[in-house]
Amino acid sequence: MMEDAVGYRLRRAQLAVFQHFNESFSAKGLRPTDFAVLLLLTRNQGAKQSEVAEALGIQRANFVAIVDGLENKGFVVRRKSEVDRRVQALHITDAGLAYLDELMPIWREHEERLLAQLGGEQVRDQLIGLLKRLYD
Amino acid sequence: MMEDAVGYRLRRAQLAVFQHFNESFSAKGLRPTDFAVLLLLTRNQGAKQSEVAEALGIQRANFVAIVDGLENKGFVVRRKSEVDRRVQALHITDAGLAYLDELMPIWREHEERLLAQLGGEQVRDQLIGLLKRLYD
DNA sequence: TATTGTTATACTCTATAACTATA
DNA sequence: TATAGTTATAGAGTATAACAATA
Repeated sequence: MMEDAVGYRLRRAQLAVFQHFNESFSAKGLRPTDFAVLLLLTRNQGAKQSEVAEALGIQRANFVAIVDGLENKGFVVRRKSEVDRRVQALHITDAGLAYLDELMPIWREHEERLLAQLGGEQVRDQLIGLLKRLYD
Repeated sequence: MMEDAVGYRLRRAQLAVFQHFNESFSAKGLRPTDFAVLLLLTRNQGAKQSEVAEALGIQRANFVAIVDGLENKGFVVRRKSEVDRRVQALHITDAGLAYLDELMPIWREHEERLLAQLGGEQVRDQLIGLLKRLYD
């Protein structure tokens, strides 16, 4: 009965994966969300703060402290948009990029481990395809 | 880059599934964990409290309040084992079983929805197989 | 009026240490 | 000494309401 529960399996798998992620990165003082923000900004320099929050499924009110933390560390800067003075455009700094470079090997190792557990890229892509059906 | 992130996809999918679960059951005042405990006890009457906790990936310290809640509602009873007076054996009550009966249609509907999203039982079993590789 | 970012706050989940009663 | 259950507590993560500045 419970063996069929998709939600239950999802929870257990997600817990295991995040636990490993945290262990890998904890020495660097990084959280999954921080990493996701930095990575996202490399591809979307100047993105709106609320856009980034929504892309990551985080409410804007809770995202403020996350950006504060990254800004205090010097990895991100807020710049008021000149078009719309309400919005904060987020930019990753050189220090942020350097930090990300330092982190990428750990990130890749993490993903390689998952790849090995799953049994290859094809299987991983298959899994991702299935997961997307659950929330797209 | 982030598109390949298994952990990220897992998180989003798990969030979406749990959100729907909560919406379905919230009117009944039930949480995913409570439901899992009741369901598990139907197959394992008299299981040790710490065994149930571990089976669900919950630390025994945090499991106490969960059992308290179910016991206060009359769905579960704790009985001290006569073999080892340290352990609490958990039993689902008749009221618990009746409550579970009431809940099963909602549960089935929830799983049917996931099944439809995924595209059938074969696909679901495939997904569960892949998820198990990540934490077994 | 509506939206962006912000603050404050509360609630849940999770993690850790220490206690008790039993073994 | 070790284990099961418990208590207390602290830290994340998440959710909601209200406010200021701006549109």
